[in-house]
Amino acid sequence: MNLEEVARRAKVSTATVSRVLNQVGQVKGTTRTRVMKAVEELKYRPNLHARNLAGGKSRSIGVIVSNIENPFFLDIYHEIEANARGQGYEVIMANTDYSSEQLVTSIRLMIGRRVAGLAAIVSEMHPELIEELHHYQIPVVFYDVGTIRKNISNIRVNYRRGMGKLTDYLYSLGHRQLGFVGHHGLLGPITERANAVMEVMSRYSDVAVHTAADVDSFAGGRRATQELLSSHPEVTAIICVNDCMAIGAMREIRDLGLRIPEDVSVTGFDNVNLAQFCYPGLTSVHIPRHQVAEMICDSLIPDGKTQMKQEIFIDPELVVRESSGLARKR
Amino acid sequence: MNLEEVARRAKVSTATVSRVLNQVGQVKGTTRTRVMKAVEELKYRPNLHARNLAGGKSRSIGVIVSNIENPFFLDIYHEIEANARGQGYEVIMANTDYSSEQLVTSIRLMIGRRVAGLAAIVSEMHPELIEELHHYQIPVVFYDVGTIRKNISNIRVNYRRGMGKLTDYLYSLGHRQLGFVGHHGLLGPITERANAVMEVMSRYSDVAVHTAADVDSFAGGRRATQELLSSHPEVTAIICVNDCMAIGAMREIRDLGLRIPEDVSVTGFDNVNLAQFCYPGLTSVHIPRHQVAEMICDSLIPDGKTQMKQEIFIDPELVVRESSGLARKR
DNA sequence: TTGAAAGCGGTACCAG
DNA sequence: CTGGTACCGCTTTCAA
Repeated sequence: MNLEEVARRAKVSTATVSRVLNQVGQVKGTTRTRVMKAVEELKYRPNLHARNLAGGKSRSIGVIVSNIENPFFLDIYHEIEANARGQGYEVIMANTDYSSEQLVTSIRLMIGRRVAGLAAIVSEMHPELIEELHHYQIPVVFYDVGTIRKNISNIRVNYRRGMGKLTDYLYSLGHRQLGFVGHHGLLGPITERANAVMEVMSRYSDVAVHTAADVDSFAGGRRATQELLSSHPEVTAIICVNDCMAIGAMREIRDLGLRIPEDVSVTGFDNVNLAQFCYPGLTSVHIPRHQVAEMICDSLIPDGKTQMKQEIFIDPELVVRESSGLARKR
Repeated sequence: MNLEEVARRAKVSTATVSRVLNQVGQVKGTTRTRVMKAVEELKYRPNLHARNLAGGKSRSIGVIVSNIENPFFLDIYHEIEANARGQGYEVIMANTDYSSEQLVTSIRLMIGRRVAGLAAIVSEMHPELIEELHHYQIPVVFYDVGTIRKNISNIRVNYRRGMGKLTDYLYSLGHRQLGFVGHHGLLGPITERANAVMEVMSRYSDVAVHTAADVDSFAGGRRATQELLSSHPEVTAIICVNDCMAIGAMREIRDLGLRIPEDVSVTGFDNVNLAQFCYPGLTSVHIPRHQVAEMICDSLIPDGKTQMKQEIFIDPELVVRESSGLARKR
């Protein structure tokens, strides 16, 4: 069932069928209906590979995330999908599970598909991969990875500010023994977020920060917290690198028989949808996902208007909920 | 940058380059390395559209889910992805957001891509779409939708048994005034799960069930619960159609100043990963996701072995956690 | 072991 | 308004 069969049945040429299907050029009404009828009867569905090959362009954008189980990535993906669909583009998602090899595979896959643009919401990016994308003239937007080059836009969250707001807030509540729960975002645990916390905390001379890290998941957050609290029971507040880890942290704290926030305060980052539904509600830092998705789509989908803003900074807002409170007395 | 350029640079024909890249046929060692070198230098990445078109087959399977924000769908998707990758297939995901039109669009997209197989984890499926899939000889696996035909496998959860275990358990705890929180799974709120509950509950003459429904999300679960409890404050246990709605229900109950499970018990369904991390831990019914994904991949990916089991039933297990307890006294 | 060439299923330009 | 046809980039016989 291909164009030719449809053409034969409608007694026209393949060119005409193509015109009808793509709604381009002028086609007589009666011919059009004849073609439509044949399409209908044959249940003809164009082969998208052939279409892409012949057409050259791709009307689909790729989104690569490092961990789709983390609600934040999902939220972002979802927003991008909605936005892109509105502009007639479809979204192809790939998940790397924080694996370098998977990242390479996924990027090659996107290049192989000749996507119109690529959003990389991942925690690392080898220069050679960037080179490769650039070589294929694929517009790219990075979130959280720090590389600026031609054809590449960047969306950066001002972690310093975000973490700053968070730590100032905790400090004002009397917390002096802090814990930081991070995750192995590949290539060593030193992520931008962790750096930001450390940097911010160094402002206070009477504060101590103890850290622990595990994989980016509920279970990982739980394990890291267990490790942290067993070696540093004096900690009164735990700052988690993201909401996902924080959920796991809260579970562990309760299992230890401690109360939140009376005994230990917990904070997240990203302010995912779930943060307001868990119990207690999670104090977090809001990243405007809708806006992020919009920026991504704007710089990836050519529409004559705004395009390729080189770099965008996001200044995240603190959202206080019930998971944080006054530091407990010694 | 196409095959021809690589061929020219390596001073061979495109056929030879193709052989090297696909590791088929016999190629002399020196020729092979020459080709590889050219590929490397040119950063050549084959156009997958052309490859699929020429090759005919597709090595990718499609997964359509109705709501990717529901952790259950995500878990399933993730499992399928892992399994498929292991067999050299890639997974293409599409999300319908419970929209009929999106479902049609997504299926057409999958057909257009000529996927090797399709898994539909959705709540509805028009006969004409099934016809269409069948017409294109695409193997299909349905989860939760009840249609049996050639080329179509079915994975069905025995809701009657699952809900039966749940209700028997609640009954034994003294609950007589029950609430059921469902969601509009399109085409009217009468889903298979809801039917199962009603049917099971009708066994007890001294039990009353009140229902409410909203969209499938945390927020939806919350709204439905609000509606339910305001009109039926006598309810002592709320059975939610899935864990996602249950999380929302728990949030609403606490906001009303009620305790879980002392004042109201809550149960979910699916036993998603999150169920053990929320607070209190959610009593649920476990669906073996790993097994489901395995079945899906087995019947979609041809490997000579098992194939196209027509229908599979899953008998889900009750998982009791802290969100359920004895019914409160009047 | 290698090359030439015929498709795969469309699109789009050029005539008519 | 419609048809013929040259590609798009790759795979796969068939010969050499």
